[in-house]
Amino acid sequence: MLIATYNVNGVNGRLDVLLRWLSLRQPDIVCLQELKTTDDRFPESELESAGYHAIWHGQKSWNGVAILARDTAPIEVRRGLPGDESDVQSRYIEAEIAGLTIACLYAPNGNPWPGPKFEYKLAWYKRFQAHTKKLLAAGQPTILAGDYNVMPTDLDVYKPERWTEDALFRIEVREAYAKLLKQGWVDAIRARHPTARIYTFWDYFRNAYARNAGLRIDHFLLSPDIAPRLRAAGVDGEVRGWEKTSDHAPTWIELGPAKKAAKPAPAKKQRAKR
DNA sequence: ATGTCCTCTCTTAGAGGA
Repeated sequence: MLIATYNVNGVNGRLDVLLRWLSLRQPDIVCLQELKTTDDRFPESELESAGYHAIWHGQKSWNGVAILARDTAPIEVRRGLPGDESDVQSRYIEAEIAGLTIACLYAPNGNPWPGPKFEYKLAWYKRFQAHTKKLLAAGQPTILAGDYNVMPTDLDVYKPERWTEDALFRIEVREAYAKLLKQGWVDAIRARHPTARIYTFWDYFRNAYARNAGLRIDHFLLSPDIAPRLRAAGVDGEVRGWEKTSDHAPTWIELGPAKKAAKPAPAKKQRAKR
């Protein structure tokens, strides 16, 4: 099963790129961020024609998240990150698909540091941690996919020393991410590629993509029960080189089938497939 | 400071955000 996350930077402005990549890769589940559209302008019919059912949480001009699933409809279980009724930013949506809980998130950018936007980012991460703790306690196989707006370590930045005062690399935010790992979540890309320089984002400025001056800020966190199913993980970096493309590249994981019960009773007849 | 590209509006240029 191929699961992807992709910050599209405007789902309508990038629709051609998105559809081209979907038809090329045929992912089973896709988490989208930065829709930059209201709910009524989400390109539902175009995605349906491409074979994808969707749920989405839009917002005028900014933010916005969606979950797509091929040949099956995502069952929405939550929209909006809990913990602050006054927060109107569309940065979180959660669904059940094929026995998995899929959370699609778009963490705040937080720049400039210091300032209210940075404080909002830290508060958002606190709420996120509280929710992910509950998700772990629920015991369902769960994937947290999206744009975390944090480079977890020096290995995830082309030039770490230049980013120490940036909200994407401030120590407080790296610690917030580390706390998620401490809860038990597994960083899928790092699990498969412990020492490789892997980027998911290249700035539009300064010819960043051609210079490979990138950042790894789009992540998959897996609940511990799913981690053993991880077969592969990577980034479709070439998409960043396409015309009219997002500043992020699609990032993906491949999961093997769910394990059956550990010890099947030998004498018993096998049950019919569900 | 700058670079680029999205979206929206007090709209065809400039502002805000990333």
